[in-house]
Amino acid sequence: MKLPLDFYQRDEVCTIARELLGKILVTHLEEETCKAIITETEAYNGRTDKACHAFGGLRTKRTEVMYAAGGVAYVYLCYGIHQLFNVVTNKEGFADAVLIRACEPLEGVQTMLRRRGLQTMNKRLTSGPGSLSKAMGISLAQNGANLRSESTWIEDRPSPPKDEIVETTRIGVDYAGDDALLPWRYYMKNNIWISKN
DNA sequence: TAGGTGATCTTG
DNA sequence: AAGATCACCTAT
Repeated sequence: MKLPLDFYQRDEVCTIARELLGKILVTHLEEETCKAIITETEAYNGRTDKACHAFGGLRTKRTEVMYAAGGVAYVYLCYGIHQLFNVVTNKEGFADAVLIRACEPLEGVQTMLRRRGLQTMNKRLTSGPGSLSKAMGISLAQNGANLRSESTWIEDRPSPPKDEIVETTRIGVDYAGDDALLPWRYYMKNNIWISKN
């Protein structure tokens, strides 16, 4: 079952980030189907969190999609190379999002290998936000895409129990001062498909 | 551990 | 109009 809109539209971005672990990201792009278990996420809160692109209500062309009602994709270009996939959450006007940082391939591995230019499957295939997007075929073209469409969605699955989730600080947000210390990164304990331990 | 890469945002 | 910055990845 595709995750329903009310899953995304809650006001608890950290809860949503935790609950997205274990669920299955599915893309049907370029005539290829790929599925992968979400293993690592980070929460970003537009109102309180200096690490969020939309901090303090900042509204620009880039951040605009974060203000949409939850259940759409926010994809942006990082370091001129990487296309990072986020899930927009909360109600319209509240710019929260969850960055999907790593996943474990389930289906469409040949397609992922081809897209990544790799010969053999190892954790580098889909561990790390830029790698994952590339493997799954997600690009800037998916910015604003509805996550209940036929091309991109997330299948509901049980989330891991709390004692199988590691909570720690987010990656690459040193510029955010105190907020860099928030434990808003979540990953599945004992899973090798993690960007960095 | 450093360099590539380009959109975005801020400053002047 | 220009320059700094950036939620990263790869290879030495």
